[in-house]
Amino acid sequence: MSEYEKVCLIRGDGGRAIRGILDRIGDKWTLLVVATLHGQRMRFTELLRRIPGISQRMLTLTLRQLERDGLVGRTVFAEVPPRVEYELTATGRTLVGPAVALAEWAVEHNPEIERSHQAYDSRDH
Amino acid sequence: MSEYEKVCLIRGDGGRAIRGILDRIGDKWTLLVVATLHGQRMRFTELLRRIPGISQRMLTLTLRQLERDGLVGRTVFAEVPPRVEYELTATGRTLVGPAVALAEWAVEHNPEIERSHQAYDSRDH
DNA sequence: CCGGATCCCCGTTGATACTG
DNA sequence: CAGTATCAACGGGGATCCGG
Repeated sequence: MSEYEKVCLIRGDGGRAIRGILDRIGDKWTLLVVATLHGQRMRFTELLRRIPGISQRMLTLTLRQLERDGLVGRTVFAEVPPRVEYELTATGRTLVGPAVALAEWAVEHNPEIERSHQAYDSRDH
Repeated sequence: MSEYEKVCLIRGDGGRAIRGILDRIGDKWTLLVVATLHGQRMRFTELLRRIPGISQRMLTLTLRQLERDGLVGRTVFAEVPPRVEYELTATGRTLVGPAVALAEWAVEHNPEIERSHQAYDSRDH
């Protein structure tokens, strides 16, 4: 596929494709949950501890969304007290690659972006 | 770099890296503007036409942000009527790759995600 | 332990009107 | 043509309390 055709993937259908994925992962916590779940199943409270700043409510909502999308599996153990474990599905694991690519881009270009900010803000507007 | 270390890029610093990039491109219009600008400089009104649904205000805000980030260049021609052209910078062009990777993921997995939605919604909750 | 339900704040977006 | 100014609507997300 040519570079041009690939870019059309973003613009295709009035941007509905890219909007879909951004609605899915562009929020505050989804990618952090996916990354935290990468390589190890984990229970609710442990996710809560490992993701600094997230609230119970937002963790619940994020996990529900991911479960509905089929990216995260949820297992309930019939015990007292209750135990629930989460893990990435096969599909969920395929998301890690593109997400990491984006994070690498961010880390690599952050310095020049910050320099650009300083240059921009010191000009008059 | 190992897969584990890459995932740490996402989680690193309490997720500040990934939060930064998502704040930058996770909004409604930024990636669409970048994709539309890919391969061709363009003036304001043409962008407005090519991106269905965007308002003058949001296009302006999005372009300003991208300019401040150093991802888009802005050229003003001293003419009457005024003419302003926008184009991706070298840095801006490097963003296209990871963005396209994400769009490809979205297009490829959309069918199964929709199936997952139907399965999830038909179960009781 | 794992959530569901509620209330509320505030940032983002959009519509509209105006200007150099 | 290429914006700016202003106002209103909307929804994400946090705090808190309650329940199985």
